[in-house]
Amino acid sequence: MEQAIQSTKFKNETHKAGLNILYTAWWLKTSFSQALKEYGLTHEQYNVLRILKGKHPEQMCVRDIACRMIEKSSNVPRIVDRLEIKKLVKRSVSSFDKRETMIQLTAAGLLLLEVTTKKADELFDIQLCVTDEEAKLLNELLEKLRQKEV
Amino acid sequence: MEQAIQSTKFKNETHKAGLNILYTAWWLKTSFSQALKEYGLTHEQYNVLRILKGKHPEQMCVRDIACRMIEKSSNVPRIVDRLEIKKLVKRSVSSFDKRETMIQLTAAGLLLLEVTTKKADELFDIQLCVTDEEAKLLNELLEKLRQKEV
DNA sequence: TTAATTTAGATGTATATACATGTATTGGTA
DNA sequence: TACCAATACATGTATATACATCTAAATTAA
Repeated sequence: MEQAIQSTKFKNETHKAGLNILYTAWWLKTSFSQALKEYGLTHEQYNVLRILKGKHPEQMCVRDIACRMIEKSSNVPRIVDRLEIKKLVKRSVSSFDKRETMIQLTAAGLLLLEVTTKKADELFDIQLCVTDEEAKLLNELLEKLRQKEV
Repeated sequence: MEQAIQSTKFKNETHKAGLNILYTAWWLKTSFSQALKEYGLTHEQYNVLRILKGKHPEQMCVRDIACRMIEKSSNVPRIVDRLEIKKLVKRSVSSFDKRETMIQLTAAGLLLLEVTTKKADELFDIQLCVTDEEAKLLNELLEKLRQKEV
């Protein structure tokens, strides 16, 4: 990381860990986006599809999708716009509550997701060079680090 | 994290770690941006100022700034545009190589950076709840995780 | 039942990200 | 020297992020 951001002096190890997390996330997101590119999907579009898959063939409202996104400030209606243009999802007004827009995967969306999920999972397995045990420790450390979460 | 993204089942610990890193980075970036907001700076604008500080009072060319950014795909000329409008940096053509644009902190930029750096460092110290030892371990794990870096 | 408040999501704006292209300058090569 | 490739950066485009505002529908209160 020192090499990546051309910096060797950090205030302390915690400060360095903060930058390291930001850098690692960027690195991971970049490889991920790269892998999805040949399918014409962005990282965020993939995430929405993946979330929809969790309930498929049931529909989900925009709000439910949003609260499952990793980046909470994602603008889900706009991401859905793009998926709808590509016929990967279908919008409909909820009959239960007319304010809600229900989103459902199309057959094309489901198919594309299956292929890309395989690719994405492979990427995670190949790219992330930690053992199961180390990953567990990493998860614990990250949870502890974020304990002041609001 | 499971609560944050409403998901409890992951393919394996490594997969979970990947999402955990992405989520933690988002969380960190958000608190960071929040803290900078009252100074009218974005996260990225702050980063450029901080990088310039490292060489101050010397100037730096756009390329040198870019390769020190955490997010390598940052569009530095555009970020500099915004800093220049706010009179926090000054652009000039390099006399050494007329293709290069040299960037230098102004007195206002230096002052603002000093105040915001204090805030940012405080945030890191308060927000990141790990000991020095844990941070060290976290750094090692992240470096290992990224060993397939290109 | 009407009015006020809340909620869902669409839409607008500024900035950033990711990447492609354009322009000027430089350095290498015939 | 003249030409060509490479480099530095500016600029254009599509999408995303972060946040504000708007509209319609539902809920609550008067």
